[in-house]
Amino acid sequence: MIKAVTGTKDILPSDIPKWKHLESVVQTIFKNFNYSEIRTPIFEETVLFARGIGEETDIVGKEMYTFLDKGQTSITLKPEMTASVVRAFIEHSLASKQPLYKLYYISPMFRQERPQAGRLRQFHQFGVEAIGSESPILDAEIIQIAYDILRRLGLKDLLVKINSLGIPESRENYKKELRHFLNDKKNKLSEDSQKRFDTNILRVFDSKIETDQELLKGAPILLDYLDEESKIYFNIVRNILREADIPFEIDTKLVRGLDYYAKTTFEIISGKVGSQNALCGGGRYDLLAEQLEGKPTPGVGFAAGIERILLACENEKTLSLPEEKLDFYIVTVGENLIEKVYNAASILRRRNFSVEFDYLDRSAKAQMREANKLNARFVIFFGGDEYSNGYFSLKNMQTGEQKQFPLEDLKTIVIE
RNA sequence: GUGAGCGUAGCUCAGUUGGUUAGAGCACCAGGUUGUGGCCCUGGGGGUCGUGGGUUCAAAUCCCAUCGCUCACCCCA
Repeated sequence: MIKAVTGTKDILPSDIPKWKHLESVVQTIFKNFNYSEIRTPIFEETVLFARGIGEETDIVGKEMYTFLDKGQTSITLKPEMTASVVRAFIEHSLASKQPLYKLYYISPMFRQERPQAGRLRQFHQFGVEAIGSESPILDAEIIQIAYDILRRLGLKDLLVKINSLGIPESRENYKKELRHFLNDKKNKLSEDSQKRFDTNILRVFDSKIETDQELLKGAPILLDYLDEESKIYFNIVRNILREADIPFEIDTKLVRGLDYYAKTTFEIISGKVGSQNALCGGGRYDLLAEQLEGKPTPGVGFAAGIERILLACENEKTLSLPEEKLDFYIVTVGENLIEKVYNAASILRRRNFSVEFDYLDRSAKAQMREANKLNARFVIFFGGDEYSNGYFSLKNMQTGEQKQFPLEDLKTIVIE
């Protein structure tokens, strides 16, 4: 049997209602905050991600779906959206059309990792990118958007974590201090952490190994090394969040894995999913546009994992979706009236009613069972008797009441 | 890339120390009402027990390999 590729999932008809519900909540809130949708291609030239996300990151280093096309160009299925959006922003000179763009997207992403709970190779994200302003209000705003969406989906077991990485200069100072602090303990660190000591020392904090965390006790704290401007900036973000009633926790170890972040970073985690507990994450990336050879343009954004959010919703049992209803089910039996039934259905369908009937030549009882399963509000009986006498029977499935009407009434009938 | 666990009907699972035609519930189809649902009853279809090899008189059951899935590490949405 040919199966879906490892780490990919079919979204079956029975899954669709919850996806539609999530999408509708997401779109409502983006509209409330006046964000406009952007759609970019599913693949890009590999260099975009290599330069935008950073050569040293795991995503670029070992997780991308990369291949050569027939023109020998290296192509990569997008592993995230920020680089693509900024690329489109630069390519179409959007900055010259209006100074600030508030954009959102919903799109599949691809990363070649080992699948586990909450982690797929093709997964879906929604997210925003606000490009063109360095106001801390936007940092707070996007955190609120993410938080509000999750709350509106009914999630409660949430933790908002925020941090500030400062500007590159202050971060460099801090790294120097941290390196100094860890230097004589270096050979006691785990192998991974020793590697990080050299490549990206901040990420030593991410280690889950106890001995590493022991060694980190008493380490200098990033927030203490922020430059004055970044400190004030971070204070404003926190104040706005407090006024918006968004509970948060400062996590000085929250260093996101993508190279382009500066100043604010944040993450919202759920206690109801597996170990992949980040439902969304993001931050400010004021230097990214330059890295992609655009004019210096500040930006801030987040991405949220749809499959993880739906998993959290299922585990918190937050989704009570309205049942799909069908307006009419037409039951026929005996005489071969299928074409007449089809015509009757057409009349109603063109009047915008949802209508179904039996294509499988099943018994009247089976048809009624089907009507019931489909939550039909009304059943139309249309058999030999009715047809030869020019009428149909209409049964209200809720009350069980049944009446007869002339066939002509199909063109005018109104329900409820 | 590393580690652990699990593969029996479409789905969730049972299958005793290896023993003869492999079961249940749900779902599906039909009948119980010669044209009428939800409950109930009866019957039916559907499985080379993941695959390949081995041990044995005999393997779903024991051994090996392989593939797949799941979870965790890593990393992240």
